[in-house]
Amino acid sequence: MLDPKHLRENLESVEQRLATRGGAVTLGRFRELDSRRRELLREAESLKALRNAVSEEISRIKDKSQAQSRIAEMREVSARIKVLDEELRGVDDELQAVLLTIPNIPHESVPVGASEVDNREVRKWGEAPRFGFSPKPHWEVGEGLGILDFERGAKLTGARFTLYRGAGARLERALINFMLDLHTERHGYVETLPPFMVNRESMTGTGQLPKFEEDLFRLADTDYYLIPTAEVPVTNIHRGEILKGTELPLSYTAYTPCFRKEAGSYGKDVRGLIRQHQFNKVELVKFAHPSTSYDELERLLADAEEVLRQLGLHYRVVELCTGDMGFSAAKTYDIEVWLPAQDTYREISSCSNFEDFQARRASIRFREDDKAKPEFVHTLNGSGLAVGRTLVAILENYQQEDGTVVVPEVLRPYMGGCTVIGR
RNA sequence: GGAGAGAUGGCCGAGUAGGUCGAAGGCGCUCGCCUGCUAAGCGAGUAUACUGGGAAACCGGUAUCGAGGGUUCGAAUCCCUCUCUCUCCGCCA
Repeated sequence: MLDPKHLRENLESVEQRLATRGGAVTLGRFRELDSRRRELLREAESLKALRNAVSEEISRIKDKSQAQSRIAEMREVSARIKVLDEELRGVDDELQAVLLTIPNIPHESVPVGASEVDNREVRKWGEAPRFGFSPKPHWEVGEGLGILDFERGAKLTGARFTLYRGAGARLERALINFMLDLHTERHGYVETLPPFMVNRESMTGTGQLPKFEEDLFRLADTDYYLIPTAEVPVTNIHRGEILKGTELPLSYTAYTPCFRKEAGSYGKDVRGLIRQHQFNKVELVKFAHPSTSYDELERLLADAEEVLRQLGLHYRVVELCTGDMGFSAAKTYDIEVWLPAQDTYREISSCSNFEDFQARRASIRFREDDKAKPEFVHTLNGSGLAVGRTLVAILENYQQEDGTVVVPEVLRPYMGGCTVIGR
């Protein structure tokens, strides 16, 4: 959510900057509601001030029969207040609804562009492996080794669900443990294991609701939703809290499964593990001081990149343009891993600074020192990494001509010493 | 799932025959005094949001005693609904 005061005072310039995201954003409705709200507020509050004063007067009168005329007067004032308060509530609700659907303002460093073709490549690391044969896509490698079973996944649940078996299941688990250990032991994150379902307030706090309900799985008999990313529960850990300035930045990591409807992606990535309704992810989340949040973004990005470096997987980092960024983000880097069978890079992590956009929605603040007024923190998060897609990258990049897959060295301790996955 | 108890400021904790309660008291914290140092002691201060005025310091108004609604001139106090916590029973990994 944007700061209503800032919005009020900079309506045109905000409108222009939001327009760079593509899609029309008109803030006229905001202006109407905002000024109506303040009108109503002024009138209702001055009547309440009157009522409070007179009520106090009445309380001092011993003989209540002497107060009858004042009481009658106040009865009418109260009735008027009730009408004003009702209208105010309606205006407030609509204003809130409008504010919740306005996306974040892109940071000034973000390249302006319409779609992913305008994203800017920041750097590349490593090299694409060379094969003396034609590399197979991961679904063929995985099925060939009997470690990925797409048909049974579909039987158990439906399309976009997969059954992992044997070394496949073990490899997924090894990746989760490897990532968590790296981030907690080397990068200083606190490990958390949050609920995989959250309530509406949490989804609103990070920006999934109210605008993106159709992307979420919702439980039929409660107001609980399956999390689409650990960002939601972990960022909401401090919802409604005032943190100490000295304890910032707070860095958390969490492994969770993620559940997404992937509505609107029909026909996209229908084969293999790339786009599933349920997938595993290790997430990195930071609560940062506003003055250093962009430094923290670079660090968080480096922490996510380190996973791929240790695994020896070639990747590149791109800076998303205004038109390709998510609703809540002020700036986003994507890490894209090389997939040889598709001859392309695929997103494996998305690292963003949300500035105070989520913090304002979720009311996450800090105090510079004991005397200072609370300010909103900046929240950041990034995948560190998407586990299923990392497994995809390993199967494709480490495959051998005989269909076996070499286990990257850093994972071997997590795989019981296994060096090659064979049949 | 059944029965009962509770939810007050950073924390603890008063306050229920409605009015002088944004709320006693204590702890903590901040500043000052005192003190050879520390402790103790003394004094003052110590919520948040919205809103009006002001360049600002700041001053005023309104709201907030789990959340929402109701009764009333007036509600932390009365009524209703919901949420959460705790205890006991049942069930269960």
